Amino acid sequence: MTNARIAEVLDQIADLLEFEGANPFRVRAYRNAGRVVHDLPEAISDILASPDRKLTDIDGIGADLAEKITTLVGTGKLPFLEELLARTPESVLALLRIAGLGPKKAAVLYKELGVKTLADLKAACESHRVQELKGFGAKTEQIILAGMELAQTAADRMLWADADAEAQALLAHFKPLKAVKQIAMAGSYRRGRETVGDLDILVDSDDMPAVMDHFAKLPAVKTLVARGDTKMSVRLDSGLGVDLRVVPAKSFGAALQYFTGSKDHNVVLRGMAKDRGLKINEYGIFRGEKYLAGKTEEEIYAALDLPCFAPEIREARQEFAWAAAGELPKLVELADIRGDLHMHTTESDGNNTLEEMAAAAKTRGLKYIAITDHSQRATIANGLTPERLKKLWKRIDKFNATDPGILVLKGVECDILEKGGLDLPDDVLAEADWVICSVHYGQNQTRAQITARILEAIEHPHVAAIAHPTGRLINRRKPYEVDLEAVFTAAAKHHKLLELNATPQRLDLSDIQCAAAKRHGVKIVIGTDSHRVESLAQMRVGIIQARRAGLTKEDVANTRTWGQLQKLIGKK
DNA sequence: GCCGTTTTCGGCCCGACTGTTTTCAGTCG
Repeated sequence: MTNARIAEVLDQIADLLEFEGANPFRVRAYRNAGRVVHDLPEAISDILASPDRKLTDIDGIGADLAEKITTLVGTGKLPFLEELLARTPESVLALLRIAGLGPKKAAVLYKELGVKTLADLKAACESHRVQELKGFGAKTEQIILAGMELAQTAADRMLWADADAEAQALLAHFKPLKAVKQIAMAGSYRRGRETVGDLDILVDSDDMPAVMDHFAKLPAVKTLVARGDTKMSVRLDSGLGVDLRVVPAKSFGAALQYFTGSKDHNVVLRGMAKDRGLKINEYGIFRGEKYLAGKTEEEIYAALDLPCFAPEIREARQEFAWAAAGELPKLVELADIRGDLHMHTTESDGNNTLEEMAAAAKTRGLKYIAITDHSQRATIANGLTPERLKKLWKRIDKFNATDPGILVLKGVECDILEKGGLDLPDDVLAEADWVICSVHYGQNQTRAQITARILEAIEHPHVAAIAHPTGRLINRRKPYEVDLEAVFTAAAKHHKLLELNATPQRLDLSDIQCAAAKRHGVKIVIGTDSHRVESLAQMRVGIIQARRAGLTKEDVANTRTWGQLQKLIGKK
């Protein structure tokens, strides 16, 4: 059983307990354990199989949860969960997903009106039976109906790149306003999560009404959800929710820290403050009533003798342990990247020529790029035969001879065939500077079959990196099944790289998987899989992912010069 | 349900906003 599945069960128990009105701290314990298991760098089943390891050594897992997890993994079932489900039908959990409806109100609806499903709920609201209930009113009924409609129309969380476009537009809207002294985006957008639920804007201003009025004038605002003295919430046409908070200068850093989160990171931080007799809230850090600091995030962290963590790692995973040990990694930055090693041109399915791609890369300050058009098997992408490929490589040689100020590498994205083996003969691959290979066909084979194909490619002497090692698309269909631990082990042994391709919809490796690669000693190469010049900007998305995984410049291969990179892949 | 170098019991982050209320509970982040 995978960690993800175990985490799912723990989360479901938390939902059910919450619905039953259980002790909120007990609910939190289950939720916290679910998160810890999900983020754990190694498989729970491996720990259970090891005689000298204990689940209770994991932070957040005590005797009770260790026993439940052992039962779950051992038998595939959990009696406790079955008991809960016997009391509360699973369908009522859908009620908790409606904005404005929490566990208390949902439980009343279930008990008093027998509401078990979303359809029941809609009927109850429309027949006005809901407003009869104690603690409910006509307005509540409206809010529930609106929340149901929103749940239907609003898509899942927005992809980071799409949220980024909205965020930049919002910042531009506020730019001309004189009342704004400082402005920043916070929340999961700032932490660089793959998907963003809503946007949080923070403004430093003495004129709160002016800022709020200006916000309301934004054309993209569809509905005003709430407006108070310091906080305003709206929903945009795109379905994205935006929260605006206005704070004075002395609280700006405290508020930025607070609203950047994550929630779990803040819980740890506040606990540490409490141990020292301090209190942190969004207005600052206090001893009793006395304000100590809050103008900048650095001040807040410094008051607890902590470094100002990069937003990307504020997830209550490793960051506090790193800080305590003085081993906070210096995270990789966009400026560290010297080359983009995954790129397509008009020769296969790209939209720009190699000359255009090279010019765009040079403008971005890159020192080298690899043109990695598809190989012949990828017929749908106009993949190249050995003959066409050799012709393209000759063109690249000629281009480099013109001294263009950037080195273009002769590369290829070679398909890993369904039956195993590579799509191009060895003598052709031997002529390439840079060979990446990937699975495009036979993605619904078994986990063992796909893993075997990838492992064979890793062992191939001319292969430098595996692209799309998991087939992972964000918010879309499932990735293909692959034994990633086996892939990491083989890649480390043969000094091969794994590619983290970054597009708005694709991040081949999650941050957790990147961190696991690092533990295995596997280097990551970040690529953009660019099919047009504009796509080169996607490198920023890949960098954020690498940072969330705690990767440094040394963990990322294309921060090196081409000469250093050749040594790394054994070409020199 | 977890946790502990003042604790094995009694804590567990903290505040804003709304609706239904007459002082607060529920929800959200």
